Amino acid sequence: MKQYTETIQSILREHKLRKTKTRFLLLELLLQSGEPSSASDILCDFLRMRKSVNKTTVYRELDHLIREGIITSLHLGDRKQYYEIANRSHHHHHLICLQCKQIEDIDVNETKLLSEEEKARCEKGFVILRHSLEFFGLCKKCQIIESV
Amino acid sequence: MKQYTETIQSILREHKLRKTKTRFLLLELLLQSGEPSSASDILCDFLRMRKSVNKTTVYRELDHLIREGIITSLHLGDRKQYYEIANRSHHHHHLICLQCKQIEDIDVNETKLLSEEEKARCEKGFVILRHSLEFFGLCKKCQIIESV
DNA sequence: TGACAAATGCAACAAAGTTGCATTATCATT
DNA sequence: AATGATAATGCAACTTTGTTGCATTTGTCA
Repeated sequence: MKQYTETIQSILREHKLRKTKTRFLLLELLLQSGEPSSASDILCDFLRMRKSVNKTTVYRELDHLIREGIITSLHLGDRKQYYEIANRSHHHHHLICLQCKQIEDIDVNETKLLSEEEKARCEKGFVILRHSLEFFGLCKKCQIIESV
Repeated sequence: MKQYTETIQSILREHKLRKTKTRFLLLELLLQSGEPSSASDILCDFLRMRKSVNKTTVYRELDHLIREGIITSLHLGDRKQYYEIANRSHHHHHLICLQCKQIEDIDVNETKLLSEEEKARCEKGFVILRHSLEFFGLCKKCQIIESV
């Protein structure tokens, strides 16, 4: 996990953010984790690592990082919010297995979506700031289990 | 609201469902309301109409109607689930104003999404059962307010 | 009408997230 | 290095959204 120290410090510098314990650990966790994490995932991970972090602080820090555009939040069909590092150069969507809850990233050709956003602007007067697109289904493994 | 009686009765007949108070009121409300409603919206509406309906029963009935495919649930960026009448012949998505929370329906050309689903099947082995696509932005009115 | 499954209502619970407030840490400036 | 402004923290209590178990009632069909 050490290898993210540089990255985190450059994020903090770029956004003029103080280096605090929770912020650092949170970024480390999200950079290291391949898939979106919920607040409770994060709290559990910290507990497992015997890092004492406060629930309120984590929620507040997540909000803060969202406002800074460093992370984004998404919904994956359950009642939680999930968070992941925002990668503006590489916007992606998710494939969620309804059975085993496994999440995979998927690249979607955005041009079609952009033209839909343009259509919304023309027809409805809406300016679109972001969109969410997630696919729900069954992964390879769960299809086999289902069909038995 | 009376005009939906026929529709509801045909839904109940088609799905072999008992005609119960909560089920009837719920369908009436969702048919009549132009936009997706959350459980709390629904409970408030009933309260306003002085209809005594039970929270647990409403949640259970919503689940039931989803399992029957009569309604669908969606997420609109906050922590709630929203429900609307499923219209299989006319699948649509939503435009949500981040400021005033107004929701508009939007038709999206589905062919592109279907080809993405096909790609997911080929590349990742996922079979896609449904997708969610919502656009977030500012409606005409809120753009003006923002820019003042 | 009577049987039986389906639906209901209640109270208690659970998970996710929020608020107010007093305290503490960080960091630029001296 | 000391200082002071501002940002971050921790705690407890709270809110919202949704769930569960269980005893009771209702709707439907033979």
